[in-house]
Amino acid sequence: MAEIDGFELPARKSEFLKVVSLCGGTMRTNEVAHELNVSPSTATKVLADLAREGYLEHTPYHGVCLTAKGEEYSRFLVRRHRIVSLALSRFGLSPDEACQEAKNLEGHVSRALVDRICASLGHPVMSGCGPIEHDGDCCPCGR
Amino acid sequence: MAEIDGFELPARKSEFLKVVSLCGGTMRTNEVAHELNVSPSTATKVLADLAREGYLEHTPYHGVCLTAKGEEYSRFLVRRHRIVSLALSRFGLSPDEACQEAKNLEGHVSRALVDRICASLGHPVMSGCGPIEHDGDCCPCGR
DNA sequence: CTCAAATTTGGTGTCTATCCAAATATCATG
DNA sequence: CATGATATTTGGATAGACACCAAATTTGAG
Repeated sequence: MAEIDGFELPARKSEFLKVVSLCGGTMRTNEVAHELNVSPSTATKVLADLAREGYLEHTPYHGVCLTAKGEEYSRFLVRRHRIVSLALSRFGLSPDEACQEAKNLEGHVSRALVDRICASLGHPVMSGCGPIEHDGDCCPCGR
Repeated sequence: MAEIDGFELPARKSEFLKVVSLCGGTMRTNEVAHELNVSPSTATKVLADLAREGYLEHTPYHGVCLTAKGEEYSRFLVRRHRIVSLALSRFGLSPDEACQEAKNLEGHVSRALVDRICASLGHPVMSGCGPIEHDGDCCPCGR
């Protein structure tokens, strides 16, 4: 059902979804705006978009929360970030540096590449940015 | 003089410059268009842009050639591609796979990161995509 | 000199990303 | 419950990236 290839959303939009996920799955527009340093109106529009696309449920004037689709996709986004970050740390970057550089890159890393790196690293359970989740859908490359 | 940070040009525009470089530094509009699968008018516009920005010299109706600035920058672009590709091959990707995935990514990899990876790999001289150049400006991280 | 091929121009369109000002809604409190 | 401060949304705008088409122009071979 997944079929995630990693490019379903533009990089920037993905960041919005990831923030919602990392902040617990439920957020107010203003929180998102502050977290991502954009104006509230920008946040409204992007969140409304993500809702229209089925990743979030949006209750106007109250906030958003992840849908099942949004949860699944943000699990991928978080895992991608952490795998990329971990991969970069293999080249000598500190956790902070790796995390920072990963933010530039991750939006352009395919799901297939994430899986390959993940497998190559032996399906690690921890990254400098937090734990790495593995489940059937998320990491079909063999656990 | 360089001060290349890797984000001087949008990813796609960089591809045009890289193609010119890899094809010998001199090209006709149609060659570029075919190489990158865009219409001739698109190629004209992008090449004119790169000329306006000082990377190419454009003789209308005749073609483009790299300027000194364009040569320097495309040296970086080619090196970035090869370093990224080599880095990916470290995770088990074949040369072709690495090259392909590198194309998605490289436009979002900072110069600083290229240098870090390059150093971490021991300033390699060869990648699956061809030789890796090192010179003072290109790889100031210590040869 | 003429005409086909190459190139450029000018006009459009889509998508991403963002902002501001104005309108609207919510909610705590008096 | 009325109201105002705060949060949110709307509507309108801008800007950059990327790309196309049709029409005009230029080049160069014959």
